[in-house]
Parts: sequence; C-alpha cells; structure tokens
Amino acid sequence: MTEFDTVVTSADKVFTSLRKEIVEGDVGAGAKLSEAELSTKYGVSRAVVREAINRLVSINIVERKANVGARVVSLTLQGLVELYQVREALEGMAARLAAQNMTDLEVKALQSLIDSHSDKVVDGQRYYQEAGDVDFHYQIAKGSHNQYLFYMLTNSIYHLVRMYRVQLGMAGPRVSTAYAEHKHIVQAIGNRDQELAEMLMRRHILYSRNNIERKLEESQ
Amino acid sequence: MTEFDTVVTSADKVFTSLRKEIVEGDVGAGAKLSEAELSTKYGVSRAVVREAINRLVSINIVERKANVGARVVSLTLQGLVELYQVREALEGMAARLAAQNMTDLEVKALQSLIDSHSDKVVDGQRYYQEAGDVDFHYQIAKGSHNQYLFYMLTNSIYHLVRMYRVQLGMAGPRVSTAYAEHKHIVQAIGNRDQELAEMLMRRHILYSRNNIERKLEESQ
DNA sequence: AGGTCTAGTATTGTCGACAATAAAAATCCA
DNA sequence: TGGATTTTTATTGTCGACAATACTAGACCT
Repeated sequence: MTEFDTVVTSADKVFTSLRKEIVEGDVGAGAKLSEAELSTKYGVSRAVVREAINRLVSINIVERKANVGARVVSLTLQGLVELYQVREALEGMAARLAAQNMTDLEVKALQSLIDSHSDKVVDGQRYYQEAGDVDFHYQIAKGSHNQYLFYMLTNSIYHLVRMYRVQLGMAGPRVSTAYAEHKHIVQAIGNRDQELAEMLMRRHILYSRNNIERKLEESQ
Repeated sequence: MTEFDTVVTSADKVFTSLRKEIVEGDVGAGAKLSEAELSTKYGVSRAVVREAINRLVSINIVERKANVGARVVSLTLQGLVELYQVREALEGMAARLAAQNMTDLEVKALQSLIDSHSDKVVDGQRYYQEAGDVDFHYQIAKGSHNQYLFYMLTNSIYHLVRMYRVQLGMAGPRVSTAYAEHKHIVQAIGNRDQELAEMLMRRHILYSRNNIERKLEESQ
C-alpha cells in the first residue's frame, strides 16, 4: 500500500549487516570472511553470503582472490591517503554543485542543521558530535543534485572513511575547528559561490586527512 | 610458471564479454538481461550469469530491481552530465597527482605517446585516433600513483564514457582540438605544475562534455 | 463497460550438492 | 636432514532444482 516499499532481499540484509560489522570494527581489518561460516551464522545459503560478499567487494571494503577467499581490506597509510585524495575531489565537486543547484529551501535546511548540531559549547567553542559531521556531508552530497556522485559518496566512500575513523579511535578530536569550517562552507553555498565552496570543502577534507593521518602514523 | 597468471573464473569471462557487448552497443541501452537466456547463450549456469550481472551493476552499466530483473542503463542527458561532472573531478585530481607523482620516465613516456599518436596530419592540423585519447587518459590515471583512483576510472567511468560515445556515434569529431589540449596538459605535468595540470584537465573534459552533449540533444 | 479480484505464467531469489582449485600435511628421495 | 613431491583437506566455483515474487490474462461483480 505504501508508495515506495523497497523490496529487501536476504542478500541485502546480510550485506548491510556485514558492512556494519566491518565498518564498526567488530570484524577487524584483514579478517577472513568464510562463506560457510557466515552462512551458518546468518542462517542462509552460501549463495546469498557470496552475493553479499561480492557487494562488499564492489564498495571496496573487502578484497577477494579467486579460489582463495575474501578478506576485509587492511588499513594502511597509503590507502588512507588515496581514499582522501578521491574524497577531496568528489566532495569538492559536490560542494561546487550544491552551491549551484541547491534550492533555497535546501540551503535553509543546511543552515539550520549546522546550527542545531553545534550543541555543546565549552570554553566559548562549539563542539560537534560525529553525527553532525555525517549529516552535514550527506546533505551537501544530496544537494549536488547529482545522483551518481551522491551514490559514490554514500555507498562506498563514506563507509570507508568511517571505517578508518572508527578503527583508529577518532571519537571527536578535531571536531571543534571542524564546526567553523563547516560554517564557512555553508556561507559560500548560501552565496552561490561555487568556486569558494569547492575550495573550502577541499581544504576541510585536507585538514581532516592530516589529522587522521597523524593518528595512523603513531599507531604503527 | 608465469609470475602473475591471474586466475580467470567463468563469471569473469561472462562479465567481460557482456561489458564489451553493452559498451559497444551490441546490447542496446535499456535492454533487458534475462538470466536464463544468457545462461544458455554462454553455456554456463544461471549462478555465474547472476554474478556477472551483479558486477555489471557495480560498474553502473546495469540496473537491477529485486524480483524483476536487470536492464542496461538508459542514456539520458541528465546521466551524461552527472557522469562528466564526476569524471571532471576525478580526472582533474588524477592530473594533479600525476604532476606530483609521475617519475621522469613516466613523463617521458607520456610525451612520446602523445607525439606518436598524432599520426594523421590534414590541413596542417594533427588528427587523433580514439585509441590515442584512451591511452592518454589511461596513462595519466596510472601516473597518479593512486590505485583507488585508477581503479575507479578504469573499471567504471571509462566504460560508461565509452558507452555514451559509441552509442552516440562519436567516431572522432573534436579530436583535432583535443590534441592541442592534451599537449598542454602534458606540458603542465612535465613542469610539475599541479594546479595548472588539474585546471587544464578539467577544462578538457568540460569541452568534451559540451561536444557530446550537443550530439545527444540533437539525437532526441 | 469499467474496474477489481483471482488464477496462471514467467522470472528471479534461494538452496543443497558436486566439481575444481589452492593451501596444508605427509611422504619420498638425495 | 632438507627439499621437492605427492596426498590430503578445506574452501571456493559451479550447477540444477525448488521457492517466492511480480507481471499477465481471464473471470467476476456492479
């Protein structure tokens, strides 16, 4: 009766569940994914586990070697750098397109989002929760009005980014300064300044990368 | 005995074959992919066809609806624009990174490539073959020394781009001016000018988009 | 006749079993 | 004893059959 009741197959469920476990670190980086094992764990046939794993491969969270098996990707400095370079390119474009294509209503929603999420104020500085950061980037990706771009960011890149952040224990260090950066980006978008919006977003991601990079280096 | 004899499974073969047929237009845009039909055609079980189709989905060449089936994506102006926006972002970054990371040897190879591929000279202008364009972009993607970025471009985006070009009959119009643009990009990379390399590459792709966009509009 | 409901059909989703491959263990030979 | 070779074992790749779902066509009601 509902208009868009998206059909969910069991492979979908296993895929979503596994993705969460991997991203949240319950299944560690580099861990092996045994088809037989998982099929008993989830109470489904190997075929659906296989399909779920293949989808994890397609979003670059898992690697598979023929006749050998699938492993969760391992976190490396090189991998982190590459990921953030791609992210910088794509989110920079997203910000540019958001400045161009967002409706006035969407801009307003973005502004109120950023205000509402600056909850805690300590020492005169506003502190973010991570959820705020996620929502912010999500809305801009959506505001690009580019489905393809939105799809790439939300289905693959954000999960990989979160995997790095979670497993390196980035609970919320840099979040204080992130707020100011977010605010400037929103201003640029509000002014329909595509050039500036892209530039600020790229800087923002670069800073974020430097921060997490430091963490990764000291943990090795 | 060979060092890297990559194992090829039958799903790989079906995937590669289907991808070619789709990109080259032998299987038209919007066409339905019946699992049963394809399994008899290729002489394999439905399972391997299914896996191949799933991989085509992950490349964004095919769409699948649960319990309904898979169809080749249809070519639309909107889709083209979105694709080229993503491409502009990624290849711009690739050019920037190439300027930063390519070895002197790689730069040399790129320069000689561009010279060798300017075969035909008509009316004092050099004309490209399409293969030259492909090789050019491929080498820059590789020269970024970013595996992740390289993977995205060569496994998904380039195929989609080619699909649009082939099915719209872009044999080789704009190729004359493309040569000059390529040459400038190579110069910027040779000078290790990241900023300029990125900017020129983005322009180059923008021009290319305008060209193909015109073609799509008049064909509808 | 128009629309709704029902039965039939075709296609996809899921399953368990078998075949093929690769890693591990055991054997053989210098 | 050390290293290559064979055998074993465990895991993935492939298959055909069955179950579940969505589209189609027909019956039924008002």
